[in-house]
Amino acid sequence: MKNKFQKLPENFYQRNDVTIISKELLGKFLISDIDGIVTGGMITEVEAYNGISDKASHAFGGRRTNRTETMYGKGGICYVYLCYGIHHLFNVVTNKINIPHAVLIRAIEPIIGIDEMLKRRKKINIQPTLTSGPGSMSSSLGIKTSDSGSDLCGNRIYIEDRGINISDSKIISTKRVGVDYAGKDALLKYRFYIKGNKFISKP
DNA sequence: GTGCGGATGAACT
DNA sequence: GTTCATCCGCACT
Repeated sequence: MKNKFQKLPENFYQRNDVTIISKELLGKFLISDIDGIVTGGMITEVEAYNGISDKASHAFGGRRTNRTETMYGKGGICYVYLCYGIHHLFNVVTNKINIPHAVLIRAIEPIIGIDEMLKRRKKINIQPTLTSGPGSMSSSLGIKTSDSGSDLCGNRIYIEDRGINISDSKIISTKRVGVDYAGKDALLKYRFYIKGNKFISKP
């Protein structure tokens, strides 16, 4: 049967304000279809990375390397980065080409293909740790660095609007995690999560 | 060629 | 609450 839910259109990602896009991504569904295995869930926690002026961003100061090149691509693709040699961190690239904005997806609430996600994480029961935290989340969905640059309007990794709307009063905004090195930019409230949801990396 | 730091997670006490 | 595994990519020589 045809999927009745709508993928977010390219122009959703290509707007200028990465913090607005971040907030609107809360409550949307991130879904991966890896070799026919479909897994996914509702986005519960994100962080905004505001391009070349953001010290916490890999693209700070306009730095371009092989790795960060993906962030300079068009809004609507994804940027997957390997951190600490172990963890795959999944980002949504936003804004126009050559403007390296990105939204780090930090946590989702597992909904689709839970058995498969448990298998990938070698777990028996659903716990918040299954998909809370950027490394765990990517691992559950089977996302790897080789998926970097995938088009989110495509059929492998995509984001759907399933009609859930998170009102402003349900959104907590706070400092980002793990970016203390970024000086005053570390104080920016660019982390957003859904109030009261269990699937959050840090309350 | 080489050294070092990192957008973390899990397993401990 | 704390500690530590683990390895790629960047910056520099």
